[in-house]
Amino acid sequence: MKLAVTVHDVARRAEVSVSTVSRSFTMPELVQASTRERVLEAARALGYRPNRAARSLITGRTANIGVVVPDLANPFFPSVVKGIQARARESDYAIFLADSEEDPRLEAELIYAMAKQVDGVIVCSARMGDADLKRVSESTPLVLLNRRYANLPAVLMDTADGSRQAVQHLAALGHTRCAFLSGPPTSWSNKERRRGLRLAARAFGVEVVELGPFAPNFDAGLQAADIAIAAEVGAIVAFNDLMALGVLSRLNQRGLSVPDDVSVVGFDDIAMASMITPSLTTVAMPTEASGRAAVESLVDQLAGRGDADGGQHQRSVPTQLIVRASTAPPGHPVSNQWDGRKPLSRKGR
Amino acid sequence: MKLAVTVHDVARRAEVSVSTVSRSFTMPELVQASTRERVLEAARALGYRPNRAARSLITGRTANIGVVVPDLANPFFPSVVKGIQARARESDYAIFLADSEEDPRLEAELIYAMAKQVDGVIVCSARMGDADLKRVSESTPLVLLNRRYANLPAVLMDTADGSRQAVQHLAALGHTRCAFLSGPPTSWSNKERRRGLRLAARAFGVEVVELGPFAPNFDAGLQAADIAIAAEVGAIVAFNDLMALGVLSRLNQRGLSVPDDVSVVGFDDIAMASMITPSLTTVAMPTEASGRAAVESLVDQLAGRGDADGGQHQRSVPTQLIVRASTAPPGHPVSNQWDGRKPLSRKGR
DNA sequence: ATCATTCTTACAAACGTTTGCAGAAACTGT
DNA sequence: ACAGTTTCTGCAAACGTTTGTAAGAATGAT
Repeated sequence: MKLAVTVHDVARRAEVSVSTVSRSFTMPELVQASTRERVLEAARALGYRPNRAARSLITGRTANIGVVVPDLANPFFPSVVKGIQARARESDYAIFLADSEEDPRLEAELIYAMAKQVDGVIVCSARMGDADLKRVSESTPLVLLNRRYANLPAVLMDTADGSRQAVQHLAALGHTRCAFLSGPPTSWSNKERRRGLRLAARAFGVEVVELGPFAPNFDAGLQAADIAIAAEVGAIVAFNDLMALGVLSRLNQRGLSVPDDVSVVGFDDIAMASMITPSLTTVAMPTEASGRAAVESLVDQLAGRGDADGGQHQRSVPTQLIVRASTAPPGHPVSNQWDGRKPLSRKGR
Repeated sequence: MKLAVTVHDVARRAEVSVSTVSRSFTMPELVQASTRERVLEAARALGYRPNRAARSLITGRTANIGVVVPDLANPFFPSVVKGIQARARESDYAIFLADSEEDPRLEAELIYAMAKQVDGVIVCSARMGDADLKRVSESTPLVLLNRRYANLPAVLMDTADGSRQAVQHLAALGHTRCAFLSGPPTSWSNKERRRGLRLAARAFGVEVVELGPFAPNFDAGLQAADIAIAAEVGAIVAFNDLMALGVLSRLNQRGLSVPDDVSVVGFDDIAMASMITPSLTTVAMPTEASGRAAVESLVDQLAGRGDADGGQHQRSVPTQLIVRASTAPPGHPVSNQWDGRKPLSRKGR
């Protein structure tokens, strides 16, 4: 089926040595234009594709990068992976993907298994402990995404600033008391979001009550909504959009109007956020951009450029609040100017 | 950083030859228990991991499988990939992932680029033409997912039967006239869904009007809803859930009640389908199962078992209608028994 | 004790590349 | 015409495995 056409076949047809064929591809400027032409022609005619296994055996480079994600079913990660894969292809890297199924042990195991066939691996929202992380990082070049450890290269979404934007937005609308529905306690993102929230709360004179922790999904949002309402807040900031969607659903079910009775803000800006009614105000995470940044960081590291820039291994990439229809000034009276901004709203009654 | 510990190092430490080390791993029964023990001990002490590039160079097998998807951002595909990756790992395969960005040319190119470092590739919803497909299939073992070509191995979701279930469901509710919002004309899934719909329409005495084609997304659903209403149908079957969500949104916006005024059915059963209000009746596609099936098909093919079973290369995997709150008997009068089935519905007025 | 048989292990040749080294050819300036 | 450069190409040795062949040791049958 797959008839292996090797460098030797090409060499024979072009009547040159194998080294010339090899060089025609990897160091074209070293071989005379006319012969190079002849070689390339022969290669094309034969359908030659270099065997990367053989190449990597001698060069030590594989031109592959590994990617580990906790759960592909979480819409956040495919988006990151998409960014990674696009940027990787630009630098002629292919990507190896592994799903750790949220299992910290499996996570480390997968990285070890990959190690030999990749030049480095990007670990998204690493769940494993610091000890494992340290060990793994000693055997393979790593880039962390949304996780910080020692001074391992990392790209970190500036989610704390996203919190600031959310609070500032709510404060500007006139809110003075809001709830934060906390996510998984071990999550770096959750810590950052909470930290940012506290800082901003003080700065803008908003009182924040922290509830939870909750699981970062729709059902937890249903549960959390009641608790938030009982806390008598005018606005709810959920750990992520899935939770926020749950909150929206439950509030609606209880006959409370969003944003008239209570404002809701999420994190992530998943596709659904703009499709739901009312559309969700949320902090957009730069998923694709971060994926790209992670690849760049890894490529730099592999090229030895990592240490050049004074140990500046951790890049922060900005987040942005997307204001939609789920936030408004507090209190029942609905000003007309707000009606105009939620044309899809069902709250006409 | 990555200190290469080779089979030679292990051999030296265990005081045996390299071949014995190799065989201790690949054909353990051929080496005496005592020496094997010594070898494994040495390997563990040194942290030896076989270099797969070197191995594949000689064996011709890579233990990798390639996966090509049109668009990772479409929630359908991560789910398939998850199934693939889980099943692949069970058979000690790692997966290579590539996103073709819906570009048929890039699709073929990616497969060629992968070819040398994988044993075979799974192409999901292939967008490329038959000619390219033929050419590619001659250079690499392929398994198609939701695409049929000649007698290439394929796993096909029985989406036509899903259509049948949807129509039968609507007929049982008393519907006699419904719309199908068609998806991309070149899509195999679209053809199948339409085919199944026509068949079932005749069998169950339901009149189906076909509208479209539309893009398979939310915005197209907004657009399509009005057209369907103008066609005076009592039920709408959308090409996929995203479109159905758009339909729901637009109907709501126009003051029409779902399911009281019109019933809506989607395809795919994306996570959102059960979170929205009213929750969406939809035909669940066996995404993970299909991913697994594709891997099995590929593994069989690679083991040479492919031809044994009489050319039965194309497996069909069943779909299932999930009845939720977006379908009900036609007409305005709402029977009480239906109120009970949509507790989350906002339609209390 | 001898021979045939089975076990166990080592040697060395592959696999398809890349690359250091050196030789050949073509220029250059005198 | 000659030595000194530069440009181009080929030879052969790696890279880390697997595996066919064969040699030595141990076993069993005669």
